[in-house]
Amino acid sequence: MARPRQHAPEALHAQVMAACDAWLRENPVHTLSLRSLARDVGCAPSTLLKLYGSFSNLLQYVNIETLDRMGAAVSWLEDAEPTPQLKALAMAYWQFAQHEPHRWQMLFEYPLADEGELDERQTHIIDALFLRVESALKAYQPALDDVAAKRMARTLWGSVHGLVQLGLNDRLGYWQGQPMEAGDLLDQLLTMTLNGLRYLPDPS
Amino acid sequence: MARPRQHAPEALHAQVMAACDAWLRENPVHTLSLRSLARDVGCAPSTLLKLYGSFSNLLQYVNIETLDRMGAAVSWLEDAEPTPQLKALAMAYWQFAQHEPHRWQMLFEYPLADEGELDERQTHIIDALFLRVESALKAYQPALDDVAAKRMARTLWGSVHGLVQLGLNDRLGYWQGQPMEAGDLLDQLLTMTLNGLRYLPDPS
DNA sequence: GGCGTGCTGTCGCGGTCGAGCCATAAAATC
DNA sequence: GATTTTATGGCTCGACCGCGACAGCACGCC
Repeated sequence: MARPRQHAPEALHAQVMAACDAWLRENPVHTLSLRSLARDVGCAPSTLLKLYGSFSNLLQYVNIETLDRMGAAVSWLEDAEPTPQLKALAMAYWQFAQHEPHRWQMLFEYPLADEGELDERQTHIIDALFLRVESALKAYQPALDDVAAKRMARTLWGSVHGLVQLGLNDRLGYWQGQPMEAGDLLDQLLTMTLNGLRYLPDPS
Repeated sequence: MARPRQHAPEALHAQVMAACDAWLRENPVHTLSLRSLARDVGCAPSTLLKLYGSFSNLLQYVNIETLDRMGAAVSWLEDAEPTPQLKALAMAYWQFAQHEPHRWQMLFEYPLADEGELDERQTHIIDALFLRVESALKAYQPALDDVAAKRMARTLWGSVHGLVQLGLNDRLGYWQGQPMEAGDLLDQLLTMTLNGLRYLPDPS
C-alpha cells in the first residue's frame, strides 16, 4: 500500500474538519465518534488523539470554525440602520442556529477544551460579537456610556441566546398546539428592550 | 455472600438517587458513570440499565428531582408584591443555579431521554414554572391578555435562562478584570422589561 | 412451568502507553 | 567538501483500560 507515512499534519487537520462538517450537516454531536472519524480520514484513532490532545480539543476546533461562520453570517449586514440592525443581528443569530443546529448546539452545550488557548480564542471571537451589539446599542442610544453599553449588550445578547437555545430544543412551550415561535419572541424582546432603552435609559 | 437478590426496585431507585445526589454535590455530570454508581449501590451495571432503560433515562430522573427542588426553592416566595416577585423569581432561579450548578447544568445541557414520558413530566413541571411567571406578569400589568402574558413569560424567562447559563459558565465577559455579574445583568433585564411593560405594553 | 430479576460476557467507544518507523539533522569517514 | 553512517525527533500504530450498552444465561418466587 502506498500508505503515506509522515503526513503533513495540516492536511490531516483539514481532512478531519471536512469530515466533521459533513457529519454535522446531518447528525447531532453526540453521534460523532473519534473512531468513525479516524476511519473516514484513514488513520488510527490514537493518531487523532496525539494530534489534538483529546477528542474534546478536536471538537473545539470545529467550534472555532463554527464561530467563524457565525461571524461571517453576521458580517454582511454591516451598515444598516441602528434599530433594524439589532433586530437583524438577533435574527441572523437565530437563523444561523436554525440553519446549522448541530454545530450551534455543539458550540454551547458541549464540555469545553482542557487547553486554555482554545478557550481564549473562543472568548475573543465571542467578544467581537458582543462588540457589534455594543456599537449598535450606542448608535441607537448615544447617551449610553461604555460600561452601560457593555452591560446592556451582555444582558440583551444573553437573553437572545437563551431564547435561541430554548427555541432550538422546542422548550418554549406551546399555544393552542402550535409551538411558540422563537422568532416572534425574539422580536418581542428586541422591541421591548429598544423601547425601554429609548425612553428610560437606566443610568446605572 | 448475603447479597440480597430480588431487591425492591423502589429501594434501589432511592439508593441510586441518593448516590447521584452525593456525587453531584461535588462533581460535574460528565464524571458520573453508570459503573461507579453501580459499585456505590452494590449491583451490576446492567441491573441499572434494565431498571432505567438507559443511562440517560436514569439521569432524567435526577433531572426531575432537580426540577422539584427548583420548584421548592421558588415556592416559598409565594405571595409577595408583583414587581419584586418577578425579580425575586429570577434571583431565586439564579441562586438555585449557583447553589447546585452541576444539577442545573445537567438539567439543561445534557442529552434528553429517549422515552417520551419523562420528557413530558419535565415539560409539565417547566410549564408550571412558566405559569408562575405568567401570573406575576398579569398581576403587574393587568392589561395583558392570556396569550400576550404567555408570550411575554416565555420571552422573559428565556432571557433569564440565557443569562443564568452564560453566567454559570463565566461567558458574560469581563469589565476591568472583573467578571460581569449575572445578578446585576438579571436585575437590569427585569427593570428594563418591567418598565417597558408598564408604559408600553406591546398590543400584539 | 412461567416469569421476572440480576449477573456474566461481549461490543464499540474515548483515552493512554510504548514500540516502530522514517525524514532529516548531526557526526564521522574518506 | 562530499559521502556515508548514526542519532534524533516527530508521526503512526497496536494493545490495553474503563466506560455505556446489549444479549444471553442462572436463579428465585408465584
